[in-house]
Amino acid sequence: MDTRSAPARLRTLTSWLINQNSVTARNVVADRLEGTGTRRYHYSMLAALEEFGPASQADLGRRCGLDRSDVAGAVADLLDQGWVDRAADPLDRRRNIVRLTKAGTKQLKALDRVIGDAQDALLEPLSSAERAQLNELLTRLADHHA
Amino acid sequence: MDTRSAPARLRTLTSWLINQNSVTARNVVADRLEGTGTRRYHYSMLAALEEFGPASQADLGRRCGLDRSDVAGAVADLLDQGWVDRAADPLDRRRNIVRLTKAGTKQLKALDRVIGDAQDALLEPLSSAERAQLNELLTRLADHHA
DNA sequence: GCGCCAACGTTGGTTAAACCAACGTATCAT
DNA sequence: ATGATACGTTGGTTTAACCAACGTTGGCGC
Repeated sequence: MDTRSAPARLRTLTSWLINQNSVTARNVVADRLEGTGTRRYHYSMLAALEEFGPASQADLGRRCGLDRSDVAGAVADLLDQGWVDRAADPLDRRRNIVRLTKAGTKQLKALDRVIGDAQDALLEPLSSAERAQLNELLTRLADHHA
Repeated sequence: MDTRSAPARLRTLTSWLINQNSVTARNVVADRLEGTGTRRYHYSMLAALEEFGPASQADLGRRCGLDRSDVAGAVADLLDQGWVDRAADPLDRRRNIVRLTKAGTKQLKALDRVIGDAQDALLEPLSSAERAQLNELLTRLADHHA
């Protein structure tokens, strides 16, 4: 679509602008993830595991903002690919402990590059100062509505 | 979710921040539209009709970034509510000309207030200068990917 | 110990947005 | 004239976000 021909009422509406950019951000990222065997939420979970270490599925969900039920499916995908392993928590048998494998760590590093490229494509028209500014404003908003 | 406990890899990712804020923006707007008989895309279409005058469904779709098929359903909704009327274009009988009614104009004005309130709620933590800045950056991005 | 509530993982959904394919009708270009 | 294109419509698919219910397990009051 040509967003420049949209009504001014929409073009000046922050919620609309955010939604438009959300669609393109998702497309840009999804395009580059194509063929990697991962989706956005897989990357989120691998990142959480790398940063915080082994975690239960419920914790993973809380960290990444995903529903428990969606985490269950995503973990199954990651198991299939061999990027995580899973074991019952001996201290709490309700929990599954999900842990990054060597292959998972390697995959995460590869994905970091892919996702980084996507950011560059998305943010191409902005200077690095402007990118920082945009990130700061969006972070403030996200934290406020957390 | 508490976005503050998300992995730093995600928290510093513009595409992730945009998506997070997109979810809250949609929720904030949808909450306030609840009970008005309209959804976001209805507002977009009413706005386009008010700004550019009567238009074909295909034009409406292009203006608002909606698929032809989705416009068809949305126009039916607006007809039901009496906010638009529709007639065959005498100059091109493939086209339906959709036109805002008096009631539609009134509804649009009411929605302007509702949507405005939603923006205030969404942007609460930002000063008006920061809001302008955010809008400017997002507009540049949206135009670039148009 | 027993009973109750809460958390966990899982299954099987729903909703909304974005999108696509195909059809019949009408228009345009050449 | 005829082939390509545009229009509106129907009937889908896909993805993200979310919800309800279930059996299992753990924590806690009593």
